[in-house]
Amino acid sequence: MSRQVVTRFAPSPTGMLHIGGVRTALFCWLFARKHGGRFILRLEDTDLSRSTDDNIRIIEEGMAWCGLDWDEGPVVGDPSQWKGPHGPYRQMQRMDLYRAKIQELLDKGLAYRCRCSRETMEGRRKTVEAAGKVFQYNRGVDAGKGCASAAHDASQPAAIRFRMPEGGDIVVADLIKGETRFPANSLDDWIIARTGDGPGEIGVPTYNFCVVVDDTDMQVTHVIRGDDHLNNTPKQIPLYEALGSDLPAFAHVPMILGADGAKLSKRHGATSITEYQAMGLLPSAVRLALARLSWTPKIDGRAVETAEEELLTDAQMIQLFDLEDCQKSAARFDMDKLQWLNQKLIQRSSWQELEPHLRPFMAEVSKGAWAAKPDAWKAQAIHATQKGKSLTDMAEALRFAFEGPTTFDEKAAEKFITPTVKPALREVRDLTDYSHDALEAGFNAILERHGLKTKDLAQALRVALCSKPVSPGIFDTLMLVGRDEVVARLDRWL
RNA sequence: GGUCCCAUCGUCUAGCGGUCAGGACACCGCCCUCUCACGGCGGGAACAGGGGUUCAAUUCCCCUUGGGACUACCA
Repeated sequence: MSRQVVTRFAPSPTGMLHIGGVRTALFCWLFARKHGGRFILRLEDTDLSRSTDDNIRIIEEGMAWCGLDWDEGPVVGDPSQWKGPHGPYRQMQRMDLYRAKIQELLDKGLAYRCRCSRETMEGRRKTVEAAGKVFQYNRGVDAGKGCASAAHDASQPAAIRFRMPEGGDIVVADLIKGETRFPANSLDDWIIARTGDGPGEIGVPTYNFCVVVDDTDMQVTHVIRGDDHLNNTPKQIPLYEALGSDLPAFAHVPMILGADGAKLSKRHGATSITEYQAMGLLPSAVRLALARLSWTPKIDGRAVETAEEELLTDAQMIQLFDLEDCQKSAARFDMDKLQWLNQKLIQRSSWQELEPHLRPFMAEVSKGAWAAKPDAWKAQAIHATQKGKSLTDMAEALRFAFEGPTTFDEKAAEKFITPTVKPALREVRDLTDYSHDALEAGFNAILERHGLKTKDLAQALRVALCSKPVSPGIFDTLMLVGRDEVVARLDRWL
């Protein structure tokens, strides 16, 4: 009986939730959901200068917006609370555990105190480099210079180093990258705890140590993380062994690059998840786009082929997700594809599904008037604009329903509101039945009477009602503006 | 410098020795059309280079080149 699958996402709360982080979290989430396991959110907040409660909230809200719910982790908005049996889930609150583990290693002789000062280290480093070698603490040219063999009592403040194996290879059996071997001699005894405040005291433990202790303590079975951590893994593996813990499975997912192939950064535009939210993208589209970077879903062993198959629902993604179908190489972020997915997902959503997402954008465009509109009206408004690429496009396309024209597209007005159509416009003004069918019938009758084409009257109406010759279908436009307002707006021209 | 990872159309990718190298997005053209869109149809577009192995390499091995990560008392 194998253990229940447990994955975790462990970001540092340093200011924003990066899109690359979201993708890693998404893979962890998909994997856990697929295997009926648990997904943990853990905050690596040992960088005191940058970790704030605000930054933690940004992560929690970003994750929540993306629909990446965690089974264990912090409780949103309350630093003293958490859910799950292995808390707390903020590293700064887990210091006692770390110190206990370090003491254990110290007692077993698997770690030792290091009192080498920055100055002596620098000196030794220079000697080694002058000899054309790579500086490795207490290894190679530096062998015997470190504290490992010295009498390391606790009479002075000291950092703690982990005793790494020498000789042979450390192999990482990675679920994505395959088997990778690192010569043990290319590594050295690394610091697991910074210099303590006083003699015998254990300082703040370092990242590579905390992850291992936490993953072990939280019973994480699958460590799915960015491949920038692949090189950290051979340092961590001997630590698992020293701690007497089973090794989790590792899966290092490739990075996400900007469109130019460089590491995704601010200059590529949006890197923070909140920016995607602000762009009017559906969280489901963001999830799909991110998942499809470096992952090719296979249906019965065959990669998805048609556009139809590309549009996976969450349920399908969860069912199909497999680390074996993940790419080893980094992928460039494709904004066009995201927007296409967004458009398709908008098209196939019901108005009820769309409305909550559209609401914040409409609140702004309608200056608060949206909320008060009846459902039937909202449904029509959404249907009329559901071809848009984004929620912001939809909101923008509906602006005419809330705001009468203040300025007009002069050229369009001149072109479409001609003396020959004005009499027809007058008759449109006089229409009273604003049901779709009645409008269509009345409209056609007017066209016939005046010998006009649909285009002539529709475009004239668009300019008169919306100030520009672009709007949803003409009957939708009339209905959404409403009879009273149509009359008012037309009167300016008649 | 050392260790490690990566490499098919512009982009995301399929391919796991023999394929006309397939698809999606983007792009271009045509059609549809009350505007903008949507939609439909069609088109151009790739195996980084060099050596091996093999009857046969996009596919396996090596080198080069080009990206990238780690190499901190950051995470």
